[in-house]
Amino acid sequence: MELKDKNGLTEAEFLAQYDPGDYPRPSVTVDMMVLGTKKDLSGLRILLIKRGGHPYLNSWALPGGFVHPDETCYEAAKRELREETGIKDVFLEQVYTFSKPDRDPRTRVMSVAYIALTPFTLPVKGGDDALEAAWFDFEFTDNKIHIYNEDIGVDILYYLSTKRFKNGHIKYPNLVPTLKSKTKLAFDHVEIIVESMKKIRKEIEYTDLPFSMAEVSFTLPDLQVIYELLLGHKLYKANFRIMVADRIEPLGEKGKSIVGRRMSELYILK
Amino acid sequence: MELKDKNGLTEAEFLAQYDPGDYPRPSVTVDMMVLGTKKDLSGLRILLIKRGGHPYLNSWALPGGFVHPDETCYEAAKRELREETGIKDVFLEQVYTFSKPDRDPRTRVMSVAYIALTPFTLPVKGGDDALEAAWFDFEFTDNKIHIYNEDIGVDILYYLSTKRFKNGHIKYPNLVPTLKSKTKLAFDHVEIIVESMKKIRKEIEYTDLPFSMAEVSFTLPDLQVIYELLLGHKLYKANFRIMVADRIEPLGEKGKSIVGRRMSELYILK
DNA sequence: ATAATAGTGTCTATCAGACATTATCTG
DNA sequence: CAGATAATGTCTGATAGACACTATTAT
Repeated sequence: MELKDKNGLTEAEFLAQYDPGDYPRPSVTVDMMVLGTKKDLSGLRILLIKRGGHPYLNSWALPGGFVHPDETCYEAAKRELREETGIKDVFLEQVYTFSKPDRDPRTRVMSVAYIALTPFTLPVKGGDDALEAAWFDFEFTDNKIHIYNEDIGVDILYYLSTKRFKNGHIKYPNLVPTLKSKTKLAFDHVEIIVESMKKIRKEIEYTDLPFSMAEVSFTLPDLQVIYELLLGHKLYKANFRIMVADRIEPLGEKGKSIVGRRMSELYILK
Repeated sequence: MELKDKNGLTEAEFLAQYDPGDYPRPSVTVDMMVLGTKKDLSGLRILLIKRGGHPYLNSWALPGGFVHPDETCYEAAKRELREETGIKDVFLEQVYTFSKPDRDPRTRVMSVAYIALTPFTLPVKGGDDALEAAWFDFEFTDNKIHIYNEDIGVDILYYLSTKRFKNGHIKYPNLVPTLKSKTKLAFDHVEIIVESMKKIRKEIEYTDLPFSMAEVSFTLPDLQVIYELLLGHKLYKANFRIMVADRIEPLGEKGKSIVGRRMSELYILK
């Protein structure tokens, strides 16, 4: 017994004759905030791509690209990351979908933002003709976002202020960036960074997210520094170890930690 | 000094000649999980719409609709909600963007999911020709999702199980629904419900989200019940009051609480 | 040897969970 | 007046924050 709609069509018949029509449809891209660390774990780094065409010609932007017709946004983010940087098996998490109609001056483009966390500061595919990519030092505090690379002479600075917005009849605070440097990021990519960092700091409390910036086996001094970098403040060693104790497993082996000078017990995530 | 790209065009020239081309673009919709409460606060209710056409003809679905070319997803959700139910000033929060290529059999449709929380179980625009809407009793526990309305003889049940997935080299648990009733929800709307409820329960810890299901002024016994409904478990009165103490302000007036039989102090959210 | 740091012990303030008690209202 | 419930008091165990101390090792 097949269901028929008001035109007397079965589902198969309906789908065969279905015409998507020409409602205006948006383009959909994914953009990734890719975070790594400096080799000595003395700071965070963010991966940016220099734009080779209008709009925002010569500005730096988050890596990203169009979602293909046969893939999910997650798969698109994974593919783009592989194509642009060569990394696989990276931690990838959806953050938010940005949809202001004028966020891209060319045409309507929505962007699904992702966080990507990598254990290594991987070598960047430089010199690739259209595509110039580079890692930048990245500082995110309560007051500012600072993105800079002295080698290529780029310095991008935004101040952050907290404003209160209404949603229904409840109010909530939100971070608003204001450009303070000559150079700026392309599109609304600062906002993507703000949302992504907010999400990271919230999720650290109840997920294993910082482990994805450590190697598979790691020492506790190194892991602690990664936590501190993501959180933006120091932790007490003893407290930190109590906190992660039930999530880690000792390998029974020692290794050199990046951050210290002595050998230290190696662990893996349970 | 205007920047020119590799074709010698300025940004204005580039935009004037820009052709979005015919890359296949997805349709983008918003879908809302609209939650209210029963009049006596004895349970949660969810608003569903009966589908009048293929696919999923006669199935119940979350309310939603296409994002127009001149509006953000948030604005689309607000508009759809107003059009379909008449409510304004509702709490609306983006949850997740669902993008499986085959999630809609007609054509590629991505959906940006929203949570909508309302203080009232508003009267539903029934009888509107194509659109039949109704409130359903809604139970969401660790083991199951139960959506039912005895008046119209609909009973939808999913079991929930926890599975572990990998993201990069870290693992995380996730809830997976399995259909247990004859009737099912349209599209991937169960998954939208699962993600939305997960988000609500997480956000209760650090936001004022439950206040958006109370009237502007409310009694503490009522507010506590709303918290309990959203969390899915009971709270101790004294502890609850300590928890919300610094977020509320007494009106200096008493009112009848819905849930109790006595008068109780009225409060507003700070 | 010594400076640095890996690793552990422990004190304290705070907070969530759990009951208990008192005050007040409604039928 | 009696039963219900609004409102508050307080005990306990767990936990985060803070600091101190010991053990080990690279130079």
